[in-house]
Amino acid sequence: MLSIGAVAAAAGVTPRVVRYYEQSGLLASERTAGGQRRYPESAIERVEFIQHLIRAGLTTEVIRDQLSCVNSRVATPDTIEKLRAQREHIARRAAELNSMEQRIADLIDAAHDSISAEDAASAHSHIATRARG
Amino acid sequence: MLSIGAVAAAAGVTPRVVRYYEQSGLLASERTAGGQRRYPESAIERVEFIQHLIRAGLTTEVIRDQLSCVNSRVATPDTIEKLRAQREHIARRAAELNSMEQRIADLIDAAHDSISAEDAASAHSHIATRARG
DNA sequence: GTAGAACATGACGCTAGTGTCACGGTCAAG
DNA sequence: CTTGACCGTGACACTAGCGTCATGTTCTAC
Repeated sequence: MLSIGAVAAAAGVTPRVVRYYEQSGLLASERTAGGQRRYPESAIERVEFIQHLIRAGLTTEVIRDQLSCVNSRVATPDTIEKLRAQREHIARRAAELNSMEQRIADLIDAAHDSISAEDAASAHSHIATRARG
Repeated sequence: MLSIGAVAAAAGVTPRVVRYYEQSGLLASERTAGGQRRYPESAIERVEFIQHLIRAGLTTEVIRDQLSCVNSRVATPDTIEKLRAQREHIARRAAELNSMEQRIADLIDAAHDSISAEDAASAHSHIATRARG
């Protein structure tokens, strides 16, 4: 059994985040006699999964519903419909991000050009240097 | 020149949000003699762009730097490096989203199977019905 | 059994955003 | 020149998803 610090470190978050997830009903924990949280290994992946979903723009409330279905291994048609909606939501976000990436790539190109125009030799070498990093 | 209400409506936000962006230094406006904000058509796209960047996980502070560079049409190597970092950030988010979409798709399939196993005939027809919606 | 790291709980702050209220000024139509 | 919709500033409250601090308890290793 893992401590909250171990789970948090492995998942790349702070203990605060793990407690917040528990408080939000996304994550359960056992307790020691002294009241400290203990988790199975699987909690690490679960925290990472939740993080991804949150970054995808889903709220903890929405995630709670989905995870409870995954936990209980019981899915109603309603749940499936929700999952489907979330999938669309995520797909839209992904499309937005791809478009943003393209726009930023264009900005980089434009900036690159403007620098080349201003100060071709030195700036260009700067860019070349940083482009590898 | 557009009023704040026109820009907000076209960008799918409230005037409050537009003012908030101006207050955050993300958006400039001209003023009428009476002090009301007037915007060029391009402000609509700009507000949408800012919205996308915020949803991509960038802070207003970070966005402000980038946009100021875009505005002034002057880019330092440092700015380019930041843009590049942001692009990577966004690309990572996009990759996460794609992975999430796949996982949710798997959940949908799994849920579909579990329902089929539980109550093949009726539940299956439910899913088929909703799948078209 | 004691030091000190880690943990528990609770509270407050932050950002991005929404809503709302106040109170007054502006703009465009008539 | 009035009417009414819209806009201005400012303020306050609330949300999610955390960071951070305060204060006290538990765990672990020596």
